Amino acid sequence: MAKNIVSLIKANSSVCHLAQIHTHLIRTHLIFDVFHCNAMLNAYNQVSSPSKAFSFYRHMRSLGVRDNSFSSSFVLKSCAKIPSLHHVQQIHGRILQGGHQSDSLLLTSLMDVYSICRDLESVRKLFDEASQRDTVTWNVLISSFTSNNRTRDALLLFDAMQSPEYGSEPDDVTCLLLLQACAHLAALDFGQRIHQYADDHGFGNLFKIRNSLIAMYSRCGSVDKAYKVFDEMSERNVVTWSAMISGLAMNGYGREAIDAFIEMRRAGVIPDEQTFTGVLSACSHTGLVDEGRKLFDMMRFEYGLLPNVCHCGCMVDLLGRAGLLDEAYRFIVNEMRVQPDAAIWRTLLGACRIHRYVDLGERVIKHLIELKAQHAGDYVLLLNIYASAGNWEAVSDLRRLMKERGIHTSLGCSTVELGGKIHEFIAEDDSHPRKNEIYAMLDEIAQQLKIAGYIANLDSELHDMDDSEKDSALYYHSEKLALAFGILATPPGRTLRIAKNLRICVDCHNFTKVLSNVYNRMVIVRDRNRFHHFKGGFCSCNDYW
DNA sequence: CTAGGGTTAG
Repeated sequence: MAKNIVSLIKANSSVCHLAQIHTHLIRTHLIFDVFHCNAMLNAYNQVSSPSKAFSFYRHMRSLGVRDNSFSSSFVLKSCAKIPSLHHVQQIHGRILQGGHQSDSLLLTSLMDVYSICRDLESVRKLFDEASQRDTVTWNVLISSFTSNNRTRDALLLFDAMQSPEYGSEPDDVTCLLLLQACAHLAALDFGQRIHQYADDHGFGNLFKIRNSLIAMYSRCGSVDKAYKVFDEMSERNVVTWSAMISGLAMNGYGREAIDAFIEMRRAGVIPDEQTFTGVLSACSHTGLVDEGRKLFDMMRFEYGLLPNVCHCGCMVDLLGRAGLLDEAYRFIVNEMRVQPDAAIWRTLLGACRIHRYVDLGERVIKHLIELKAQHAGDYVLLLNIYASAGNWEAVSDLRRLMKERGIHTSLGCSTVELGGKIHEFIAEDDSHPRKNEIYAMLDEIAQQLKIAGYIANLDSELHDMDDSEKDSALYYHSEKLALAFGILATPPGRTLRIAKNLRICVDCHNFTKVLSNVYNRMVIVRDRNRFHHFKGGFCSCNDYW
């Protein structure tokens, strides 16, 4: 009899039936049998009702059912879907009470769920106190760092885990996680190290590693290396092609990205949503309006894919950047089947900045405020629009408003990688051990650039200060510090790679253009949006003027 | 007594 009910639970795929079974279990007192309870927990997870799983767990606990490690394992799974630190702590407590603290699989699940709840301290504590740590334990720790904005620390773990003290071997998953971290930091040297490691250990040819390498090299601004990886592959799946297409697109090779898309179809690989995100963004960065429109239709009518917010964002960017701002606005209001999110409005705001559309910019900000999603960066864009239109009154009004509402712009932060070590610069930062040299170098560079015709663009400094203060504040933008350090610490002619958390400002953009000429350096800056390849006084992007 | 678990490509 009891066996039948378990198979009934397993066979059921609806929350409604499970609720009936729940009632039945109570009536028949079978609910006091942990085996039945665990089957229920598992079933709720499988019909993706994590909250039902958790309330069932609470119910069985309140009845005093003796749960076991299976129960914890099942209910942890549901916690991963609806993160709640409070719930996780309760389960953690039960695991300890039940004496399962040396079940390493249970502990790694627990670490993962703490990480999802953004409680890294607990993750770390569990890790440190674990009786044994295998590669997976390390991977979970690394993953908890990479998914919680601690990418730099994640990279450090690659060496730590291999140290004689621990002696864990990184595996393919470790490499994947670290490649993503490198992509995030634009850490090319470190990425190459991981590449080498993967090749040496026999998993360099896995699809997931190769595909991840393409993305990493692209996001480090090295399309040629990404292409080499791509080219050497004898088989390519949709992820491979999409990674290559996006890589080309984000580095300014829009035409090549579209060609790759055509070649992909010829090779018989079916594009999916993300492929279209890549190829549409290629169109928008390159200003290929007609191609973009055609591809948008192809996606819907030939492949039956529903446009998501990313696709629509690309279309808005495409139209907006091309100066068709009213059409872009109509597209959002009339044609989008999905609810426009903040990113969509923000894209349009960016186009308003490029084309100096003050009125539309103000309307867009209202939409953002409606969504309660206005970031500091949005106000900065609007400030930029006012400033470029010479409306200083509006600039100071908006600045006052920002002050009143307590909107703080986040600090600019740039990173440079040197010999596998990540150097971080924050605006007006003086924490770097070589700060004196760096500031002296920055002085020298500024003098050289002024001779070559660089003039500080004071409009870029949007804080409330007088011109001479502006001059020096601009001076200490994080990317300039990173540039000075790069010039200082690398041999002449070496390409400089910088990753920045915010959008590069017009002044830094000019500064870098002139610098690339005067110092004869390639400079590759990845900002929040895309890459800028500076060479001989020019930049590959057409967003700044 | 039965049952199951950790990280993971664009």
